[in-house]
Amino acid sequence: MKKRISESTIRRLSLYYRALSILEKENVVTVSSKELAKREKLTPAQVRKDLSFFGSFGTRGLGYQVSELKMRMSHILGINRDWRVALIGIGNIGSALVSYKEFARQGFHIVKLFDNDQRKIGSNHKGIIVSDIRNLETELQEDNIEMVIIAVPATVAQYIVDDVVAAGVKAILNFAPINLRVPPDVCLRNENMSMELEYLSFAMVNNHTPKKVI
Amino acid sequence: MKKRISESTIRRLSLYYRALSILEKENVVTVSSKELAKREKLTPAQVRKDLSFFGSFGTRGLGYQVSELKMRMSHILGINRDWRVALIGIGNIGSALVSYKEFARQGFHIVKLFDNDQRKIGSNHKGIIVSDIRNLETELQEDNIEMVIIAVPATVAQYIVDDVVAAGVKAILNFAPINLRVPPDVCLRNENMSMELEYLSFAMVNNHTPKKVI
DNA sequence: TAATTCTTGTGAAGCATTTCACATGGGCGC
DNA sequence: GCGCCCATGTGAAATGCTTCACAAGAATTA
Repeated sequence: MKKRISESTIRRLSLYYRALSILEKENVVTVSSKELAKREKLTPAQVRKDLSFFGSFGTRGLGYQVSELKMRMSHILGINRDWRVALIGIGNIGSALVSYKEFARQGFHIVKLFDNDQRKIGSNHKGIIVSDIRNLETELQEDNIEMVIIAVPATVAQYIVDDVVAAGVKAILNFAPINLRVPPDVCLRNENMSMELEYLSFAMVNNHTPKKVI
Repeated sequence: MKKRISESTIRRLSLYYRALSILEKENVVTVSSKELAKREKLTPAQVRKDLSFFGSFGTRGLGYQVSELKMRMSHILGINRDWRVALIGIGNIGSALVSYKEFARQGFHIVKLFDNDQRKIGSNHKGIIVSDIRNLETELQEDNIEMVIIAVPATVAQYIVDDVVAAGVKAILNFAPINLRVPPDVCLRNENMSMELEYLSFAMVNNHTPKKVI
């Protein structure tokens, strides 16, 4: 029974959750797969198939209850709770992410900051004191950090990630443009912003329009 | 003959380019598909297949010339030249992107900034004066902007993007967490950072490890 | 209550992408 | 110069994902 859920499906769950949040704000009570699909540039069949991996949440002839489906999605995605996140590297990107309200809104709370720069250590960012990277492993464990965002230069990212893994963290979001090695039980995601610009560049030069835009 | 290139292939081209840049710095002259694959957690067959869509760049029994293949990749990706980019929205994310050196390093030059906040208009960010968003359409055209990065709140993103499209821009990178409507000839990519955290969250809750980590 | 309408949930079909496996051919050592 | 070795390039097979199409079931109307 335990079917492997594809990466695409998981990413679309985020889209459904987002669309449902908007529908809820608009006081819409019920939504069909057709409307949900339209809101995120997908097909109705795709929506229904995705949801069917996790159960039957709709009512035939009627559609889905917005608030109920949103709740279900949040459970499936694991965002019906708060996550304790540490951010490593308080440079351009790091500073922006500390202030990025969207994360906290989804339950991802950055509660710990690290840097190696003496001028930054001890300083206050949005109420959080920057810790010394040398204490990374112990402080991650003491503060029960469950996720880490890496926003350090590519040259040092592997050393940092090794420490993070040693501390027992199993979920890492990496902004450094480099391929990091982690053990198979650690989930690593990469946010490669240049890659998206390169995609645009490719599209312009080759007259290419992407099929899906997730 | 003109086969449709898949999104995944294009994204992997970015990875190849990145790996080749590193190999070049390491003064490596020749690389096999096996080594290239290892460096980006792919399979040798995948590497060869991807490259084969664009031509035969290797030598049997030997592999690929690093510098030559890098040059070929840059041509295919369209990053063998400079791109004029405008950034709209000088908030947290926007400010970080202005200073993000990786973009310029790949030839993506942010040469224009826009905001609607009177306190920001006229101010100087990394040598660029922030323009009034009300002049968006004319200034995009006057300055021959080819790509736009949108870093404004989700609530206003659609209005902004409509103006950007009206100005004739065909490539847009969107950081606002909302699904934007654009005409079919405009290439839109979304950078949804919460989505990646939600993926991690899903993985943690469901004991799921992604197959590929692009 | 029966008929009608509407939308879900889902096997099966249709596509797309990835992996396999091997012929091909260039380099290098002898 | 010959033969061996090695890695490419590529059809074909295997796998995975998306779309189709329709039975089933719930609400609504007459």
